[in-house]
Amino acid sequence: MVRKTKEEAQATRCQLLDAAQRVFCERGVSHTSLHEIATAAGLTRGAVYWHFENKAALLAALWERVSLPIDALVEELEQKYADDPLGGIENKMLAVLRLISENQQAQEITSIVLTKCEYVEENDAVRQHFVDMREQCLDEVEAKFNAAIAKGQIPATTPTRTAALGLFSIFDGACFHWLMDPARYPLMPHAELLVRAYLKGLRQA
Amino acid sequence: MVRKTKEEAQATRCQLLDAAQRVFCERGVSHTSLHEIATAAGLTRGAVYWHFENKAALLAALWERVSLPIDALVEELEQKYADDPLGGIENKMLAVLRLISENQQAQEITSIVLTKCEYVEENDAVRQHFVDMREQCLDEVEAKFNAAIAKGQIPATTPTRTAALGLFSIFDGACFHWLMDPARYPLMPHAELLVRAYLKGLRQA
DNA sequence: TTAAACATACATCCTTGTATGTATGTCAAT
DNA sequence: ATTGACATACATACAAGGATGTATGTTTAA
Repeated sequence: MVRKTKEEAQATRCQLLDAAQRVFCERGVSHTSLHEIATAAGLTRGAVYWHFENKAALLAALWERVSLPIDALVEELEQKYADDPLGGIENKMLAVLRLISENQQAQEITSIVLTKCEYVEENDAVRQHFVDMREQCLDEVEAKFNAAIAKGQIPATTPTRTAALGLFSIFDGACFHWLMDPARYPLMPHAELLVRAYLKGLRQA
Repeated sequence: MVRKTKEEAQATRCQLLDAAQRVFCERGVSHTSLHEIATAAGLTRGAVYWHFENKAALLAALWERVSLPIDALVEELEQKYADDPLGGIENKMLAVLRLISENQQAQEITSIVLTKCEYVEENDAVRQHFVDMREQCLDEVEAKFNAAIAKGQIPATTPTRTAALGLFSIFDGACFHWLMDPARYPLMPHAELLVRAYLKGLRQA
């Protein structure tokens, strides 16, 4: 059983990613060997090394895989709230948070990135990806805040860059704090209060 | 050079903790061997195993070491703001954040706990300590919020438990997001806006 | 036939835990 | 005040188990 067709090869690559995601989430990134991932996928380390350079590359691939659905989700919401920048920000944030709280795939990735991964030199690619993605979103959110100023939704003196940074801090914090003990409380009602209170506070800054 | 006096033994224990903190912060918890820690402290693994059961216990000891100064800082601020619960909450939060942004010791520990440690079974003691500590603080902050309701600072309908949880999420998020790329922006002005906007938002909930 | 898509085998390097060695502080007994 | 005995505070040595990367098979699609 070797030399599959290209589609089959892509399927095994996907299997490897799925297995890696499960095992990373259970045992942590640096505690899981490539052997564990391979056997969890019903394969051997040869398959892993064929599709990925090493563990760090595998982790990076995992991260990229989840970016697309989230971008799509955000893009979909972009259409509504065209004339309500602040409402758009709020609903996009809550939509992504809701996705994380409901979709296991999204939840596992978030869990890995926030609580099962050490950001050291070896994983710098993932850290960079994290920072860059945030940076890109940051520009969009900042533009939204500027639009909100233009619409009179928030004071003109609002430091929009800092306000946008704060929103992402809230996002990461809500997820991190929840993931440290998910059984203790549900994410969503808590995150909703958080985001709404923050945005409401910005209106009177 | 063996069999030091008790004070000297405590000093070497402290050296080991210092070294562990440095190396954990640089290379991540699970990527650092006990050998690295020992040599960084100018000792051998024998010393490490004498003072600590294993790496996880060493990490837990690191965490406990930082709890005391923070408790003291918070306790000191408790005296002021006796009749201004909301102001007390705000200033305590900002004081701890300021400590983290200025004090290297505090910053390193925070960095380790938030971005250089994988929360898997092996490190469950640290995770538990994190959750318990938050839980304890949570009770205090919740009581403050209740006091704030009594003083009319926030609406009586405010879900104080959730509001307190949100504050800790903000705290963790501000630190985490900053530590993912500390060079990009300074923690404090950003965190100040965050905390103040959130609390201001709570006043009109 | 060639090269893709893996599996298998091999060598190397670490790391951990423990076991043992060893020198010295501590303390009771004289 | 000495002197032993014992425990302390480490250093050193040892055994075992992985984990990684690479090299080499092996089968089959193209």
